[in-house]
Amino acid sequence: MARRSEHSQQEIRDMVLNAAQNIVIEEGFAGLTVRKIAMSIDYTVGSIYMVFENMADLVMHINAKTLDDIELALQIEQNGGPAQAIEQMAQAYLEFANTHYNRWQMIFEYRLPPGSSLPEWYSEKIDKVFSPIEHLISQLAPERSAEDCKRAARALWAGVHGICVLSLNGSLDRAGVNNVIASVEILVTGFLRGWVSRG
Amino acid sequence: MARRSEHSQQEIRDMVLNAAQNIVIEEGFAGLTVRKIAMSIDYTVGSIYMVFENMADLVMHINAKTLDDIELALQIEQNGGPAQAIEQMAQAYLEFANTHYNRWQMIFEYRLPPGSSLPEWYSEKIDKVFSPIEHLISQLAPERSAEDCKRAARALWAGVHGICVLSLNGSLDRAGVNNVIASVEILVTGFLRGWVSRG
DNA sequence: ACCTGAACACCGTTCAAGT
DNA sequence: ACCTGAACACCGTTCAAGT
Repeated sequence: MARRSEHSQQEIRDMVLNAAQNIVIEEGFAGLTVRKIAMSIDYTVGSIYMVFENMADLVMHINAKTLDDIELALQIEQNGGPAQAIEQMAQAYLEFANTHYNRWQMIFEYRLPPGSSLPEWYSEKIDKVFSPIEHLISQLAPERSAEDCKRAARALWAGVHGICVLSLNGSLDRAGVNNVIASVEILVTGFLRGWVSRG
Repeated sequence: MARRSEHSQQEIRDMVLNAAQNIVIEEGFAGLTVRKIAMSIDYTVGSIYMVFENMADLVMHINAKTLDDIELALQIEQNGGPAQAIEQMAQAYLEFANTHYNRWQMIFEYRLPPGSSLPEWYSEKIDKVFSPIEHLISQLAPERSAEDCKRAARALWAGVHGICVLSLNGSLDRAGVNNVIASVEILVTGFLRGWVSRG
């Protein structure tokens, strides 16, 4: 067959990324296969390897898009104090996890092959998601060191994340999302109360 | 070939479980295949399906064993107050996650097929892991309702879990385990300080 | 009755061959 | 140069056939 460049390499890359994302949204990471992607963009399996190194490479780029979307979702307008903003961001994170469950989940589900580590550009995206929270945390306790704030922000966010993980996958509670909202609220307000109080 | 019962069905079941666990320990969930299990116990693939329904069933039983071991690892002797005990348990959980990474990870990595939900006996094991923490949490604030304590315990533990997840898989920080210990400490003491303080 | 192992319907990845 | 599609080395699961 060998059709001649109906699409540029860049176009094919975008088509692959887009098709892959849709499969993840509908069927989750487990449902993502090269053959399905190829079928849905009307190319053959080999073509995917023209524009991505392999599945791992493709997955990283799907996740990158998701991280961008998470960063956007956390950009709430601040109409209260820092504590309230953090609480709102935590709930926004939960809502993102809930409404984009499969994509969100894939970020943490995918294990990179042993020996390799996260690419630099990917780590930077993660930092970008965290930085607004660090900023707010430091506003709440200006007397603490920047490193303390960074640690606190990551500890708290990991905590929020943990609630999302255990709740949404059913390990924490059989109850619905309402309870998860309450759990996030409990953790965040509890932690922040401890954080601002004098040690 | 068809060898005649050298082992009872129960013995084969134990052998499969044991071999599977070792493969998970050494290669992680991704490295676990029926063929490898069969090879290592010197039976053929078909035999595994005599003693387990399918891979999902086998995975649940490996995880059950891990949950039992986590429950044991959290049974620390209490030589301080409840807050200190919770802190110790959190660190014990982190250490378990660190030293039995692949087994621990598999509990949360495995997604049960859509439509089905966790078996009752499995949910009970999860409850059993949580209950000592709930007990300690309620000791710290006896005036709060049992339901509040339960929620607080699960929120906090999910938080601790979140730190373990994001740290050990490298998403939180490139730093070593020392920082994770600090993060757990920050989250737990911060939360507990907020929890005992008057609302 | 216990166990085998070939068969089936899948994977990700590669690469000689076609246009 | 771009793209194909057969081939390779794997998966989980089933089940007729052997002992």
